[in-house]
Amino acid sequence: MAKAPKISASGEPGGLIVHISGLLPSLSPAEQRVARLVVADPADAARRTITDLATAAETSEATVIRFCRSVGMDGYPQLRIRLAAEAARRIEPPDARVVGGDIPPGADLAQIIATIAFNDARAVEETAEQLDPAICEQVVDAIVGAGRIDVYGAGASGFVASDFQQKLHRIGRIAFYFPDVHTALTSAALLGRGDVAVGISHTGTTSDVIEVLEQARARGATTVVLTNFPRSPITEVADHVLTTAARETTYRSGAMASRLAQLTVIDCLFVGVAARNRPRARKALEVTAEAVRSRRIGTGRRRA
Amino acid sequence: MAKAPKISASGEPGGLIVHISGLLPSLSPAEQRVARLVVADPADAARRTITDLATAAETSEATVIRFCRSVGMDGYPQLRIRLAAEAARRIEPPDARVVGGDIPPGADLAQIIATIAFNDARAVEETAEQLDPAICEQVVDAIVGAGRIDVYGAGASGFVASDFQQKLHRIGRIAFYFPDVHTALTSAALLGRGDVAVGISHTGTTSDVIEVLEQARARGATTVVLTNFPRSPITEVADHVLTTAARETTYRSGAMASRLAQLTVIDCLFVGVAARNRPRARKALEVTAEAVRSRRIGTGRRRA
DNA sequence: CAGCCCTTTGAAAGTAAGTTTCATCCGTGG
DNA sequence: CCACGGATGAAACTTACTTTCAAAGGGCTG
Repeated sequence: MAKAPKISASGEPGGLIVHISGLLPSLSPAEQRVARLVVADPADAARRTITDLATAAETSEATVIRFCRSVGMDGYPQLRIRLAAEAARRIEPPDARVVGGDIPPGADLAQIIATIAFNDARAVEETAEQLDPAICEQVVDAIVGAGRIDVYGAGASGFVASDFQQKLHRIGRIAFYFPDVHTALTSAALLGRGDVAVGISHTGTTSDVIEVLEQARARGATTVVLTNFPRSPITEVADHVLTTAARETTYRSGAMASRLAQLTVIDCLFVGVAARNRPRARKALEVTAEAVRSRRIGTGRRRA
Repeated sequence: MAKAPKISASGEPGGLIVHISGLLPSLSPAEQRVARLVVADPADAARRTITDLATAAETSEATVIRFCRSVGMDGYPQLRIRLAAEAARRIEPPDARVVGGDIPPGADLAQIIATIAFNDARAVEETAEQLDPAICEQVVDAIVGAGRIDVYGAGASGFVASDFQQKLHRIGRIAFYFPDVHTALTSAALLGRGDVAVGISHTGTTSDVIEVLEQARARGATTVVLTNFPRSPITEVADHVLTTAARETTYRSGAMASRLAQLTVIDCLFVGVAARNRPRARKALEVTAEAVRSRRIGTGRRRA
């Protein structure tokens, strides 16, 4: 393997575990088995010797080493150290809660609520931790300087895309969102240098969004991608890649935690953009808020 | 050395570092040199190999091993792991987080990210804490038993409403969402006993949503409200009131944390409903996921 | 559909790290 | 002055980690 992309070589700002789970789908089967063991119990993995871990993952030591390299470590000892550090930092999970796991069949509503909230909150926190401010800055720069911003997303990510469009619009940026691929493609074809195209896809494999970004990029627009998987196909058409850190579980196919994580990133970008021109953005927000005031009853004052 | 003191063999409750500095005077000179290095910079020591550390302490590997045993470790790798964990624990976040407050004008992106994530995560957690499982249960009952579910929401809450509709739809419930008041009113007029109308409004003052719920209620439908303010006007037309716990701040007029809180509640309801008929819901989710598979490229694995 | 190429994988060889053994050194007390 | 015992490092040894390589599988192309 001559290429060894080594995503985020030096430091994953936030969590190594988070980083690994993001990379998980891009790993080979045998490496995935190792990754799952590591993610499931980092502290335990740190205690094991490489041979031990290899056996537990039903593979060879060589594969474990390959796994280490795949996630950006130099070798096994380094991984061990990092895992130990990581495990120590995180507060041991309140055991009642199913961390990143599925919701048990017999769960009552209170348990469901606790589990969901826990995972949602985690997704938000971990996403923020691993978010690279430098990349955000670049994206903010691009958006601030853009003549026009197109936001693309399908399915659940479509809501997020739409939300971002609306936010940008509210602070006076020219932004569009298209629920329909054809219209989106048409729009992308009209983008040019200096414009920005933002593509949102949790899995990073949504061909519609990829195609549209491809088109946008071909026209000279700056492309920004928001995905959970740093090595997914969509990142190939991206100038800037922002990642979320949600670990969806079986029942959560409805993409629950991922939306929240995506929204958090969107919020950061939004505030970043707004902060660049504070008075104007604030004014715009006030004006737009005023515009919907007539649609509110009770003049805003809360009733006793 | 037949005796091998092995102080506190199994576990030093508090800090390993503290433990070592306590033992320091009782160690032999060469071991003391090692100990001093370790105490001075545990993280650095954890990174070194035994040979490296021995050299740095101007002694031999054998002495380092002796030192490990003296402080109760089995060997050097174990010491390394423990040191890494220890070091990680003591470096705690600087916490320049602005709790619930506005984002300071001069804030850099890293601060912005930390602040937003913190507030978002809090909103999610606090919402879950104050969410009443009993009321959720009633709402779930109503939805499970409903012939039809209408979800209403305007502006930012509209996204959430739409998201809920889509989720319910995906597990085979008959649900609708209308971006437009007129259509919504029409639909509400067609609801009847046993049907459910869900209204989402952060402020609880959105007259459009209130009117629609009023209409729905008049027709005999069960009305559910999701708002941040338990005494806002909208609650007057509600059979069941669910509340979020988001504290929006000035700049966050774009309704940032509130959306996340709302989504969390929606997720809870969704899972609650899905859990009532697990096999069918799971099947439905699988089928719908399959339906969009053709729109995904790659099998998720690695890049081209 | 055969053949090629690329990827993945584990066995085995090779290297480095960690551990044990043992001889030496040095200070102490008889 | 010699015997003794702890402290120490060199070297032998063991285990852990890393690299290499060949085989097997899978998919793409002609």
